[in-house]
Amino acid sequence: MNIKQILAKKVSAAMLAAGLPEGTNPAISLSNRPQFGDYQANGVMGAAKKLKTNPRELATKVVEQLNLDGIADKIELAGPGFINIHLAKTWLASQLSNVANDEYIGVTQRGKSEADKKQTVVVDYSAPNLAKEMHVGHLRSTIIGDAVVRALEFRGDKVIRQNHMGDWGTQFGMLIAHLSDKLASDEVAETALADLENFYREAKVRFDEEEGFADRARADVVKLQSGDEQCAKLWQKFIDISISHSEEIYDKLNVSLTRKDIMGESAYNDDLSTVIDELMANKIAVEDQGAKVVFIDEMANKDGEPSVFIVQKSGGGYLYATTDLSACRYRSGKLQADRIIIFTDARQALHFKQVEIVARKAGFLPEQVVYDHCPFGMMMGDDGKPFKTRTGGTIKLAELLDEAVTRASGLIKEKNPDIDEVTLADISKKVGIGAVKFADLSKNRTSDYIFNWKTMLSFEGATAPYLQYAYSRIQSIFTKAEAATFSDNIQVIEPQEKALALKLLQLEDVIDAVISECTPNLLCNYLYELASLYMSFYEACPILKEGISAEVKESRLALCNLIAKTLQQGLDILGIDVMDRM
RNA sequence: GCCUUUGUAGCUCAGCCGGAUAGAGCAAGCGCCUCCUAAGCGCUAGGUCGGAAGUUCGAAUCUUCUCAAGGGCGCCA
Repeated sequence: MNIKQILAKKVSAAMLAAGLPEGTNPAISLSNRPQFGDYQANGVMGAAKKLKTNPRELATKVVEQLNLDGIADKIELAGPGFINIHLAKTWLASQLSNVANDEYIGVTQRGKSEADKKQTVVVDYSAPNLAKEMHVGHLRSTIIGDAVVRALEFRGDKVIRQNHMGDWGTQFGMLIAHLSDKLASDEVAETALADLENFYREAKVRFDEEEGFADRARADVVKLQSGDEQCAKLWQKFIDISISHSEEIYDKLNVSLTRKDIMGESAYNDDLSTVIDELMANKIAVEDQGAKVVFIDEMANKDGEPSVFIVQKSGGGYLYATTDLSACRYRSGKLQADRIIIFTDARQALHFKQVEIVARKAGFLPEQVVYDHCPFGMMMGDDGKPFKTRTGGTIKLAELLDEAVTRASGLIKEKNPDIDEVTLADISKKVGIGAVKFADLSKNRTSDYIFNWKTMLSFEGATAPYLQYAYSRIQSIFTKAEAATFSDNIQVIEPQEKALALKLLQLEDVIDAVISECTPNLLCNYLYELASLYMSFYEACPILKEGISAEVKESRLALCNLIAKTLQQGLDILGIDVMDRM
């Protein structure tokens, strides 16, 4: 169910009948003013420009050919060639009833038609560095990626999650050397690694200052990478504990990543030499200053100097470039991906551009496989400079989440003094975590953003609690309505009802935009607007009050039910829970 | 130096593959709880869309230049 597509089809047909060339974009969009109808088709003006004809006359012809019987009750021609479409309330009502009875609330499942095939999509997201604890900077990749993943699944695609964890860098030599000493002095690994941040700091201090430690650390990396059993055991221990730290965060965040989605850097280790061999054999990589590099002419600067991409260090070591090339091959080959999506911060944009070019040249990434690097902005402090705490550190993600839950708890207690502890804890978690996630997800992916406790933990205005509150209000009505029956026969009468009808029928359109652009903020905006329209409806259109006819009451209850379903489903895609009471 | 991202209301941000009078939230001001949860609703105020030129019937959106900030650019990831 996609109004835009339905109208586009109709207008396209009319354009063709009016003599316009095939494939002319009808340019359907939402009208930005009520007097311009619900939707407008702006494509005629662009077409007229190309054909060098009068847009107004052309639009008249198109309108003459346009058949929207039963769908629209008014089609107007305005301005230089706008076609304004006023949808019929009866049509909206019948569409709503269809959607209300649909398991996927009107979102077409992929695979229903040849033009809308089910795809295998590999999504690489979160990817924390296991040497350290997750901090607020890891929030974005994790929750944006997860939202896109769930949107893809809801639409019916096959999604393969890939948590490309940083488990194989040089710093692991230092960490296992330090861990080895701790264990030698009878400390238990779990205790030693309870605070990863401290552990890392201790190891770093020893690496920088302690005689001989740095050499041991370097030796351990070599031993580890050449398969030394003792080092591998220590490494495994470290990784296991560090992963469980991440899992705790995923659990708190309501993120769908599990252990089976982990495909860390180390997993590609055995393939790296093959990658280099192939690049060399195909003369894609060459030796330069002792290292193996690819000169990328496609990315040359103005002076014709190619961009340089190092795939193997002069000492023979591999880099993340090598790993990412190997990952390309694994994902398109073994996982049979139609599309690969990678969420990392914007600093890696150049790197992934290079990876794609080289991988395509080397045949690791067939032409038909889509490769989308989705960058997101940096987190800034209040001063607009890269974010640091007063002490120059980072804020742990766990700390932020706990703070959010605590604050939510305080507010809920204030509003519901008699609430029991179990319910309080449950609601606090849902509200607090939801607020943090929504604050981040509702922002445009690409721009940098200012980290601010206040906006991050706000429960007023365009926030998750607002949406959750809308949902709770609906549930409260159902509780009050008790056994009240409602059919799925929804009437669209009041302007608030019409606005809601239009919004509810736009879900598929929004989901598709989220999927194609990897921008969950569009879904956030949509859900906020839906909730906001509901709040207005709630004020203007009574349901259970005196004097409301059974017919109207049942219709409104059905509308409420559909809104609740949509809110719940939409929030579920964002990984935000709803509750009946708050 | 080269490449790249960003600049919209006091603050945080939408809108950006051209469309009609640039939208929210917060903060400010004014109203609304005998009435389905006031974490709410209604209203007011707030803008040379960083600046300049260009393309166009039409520009926040496209192009060029420019200013400011962030990021990246041969052996970290």
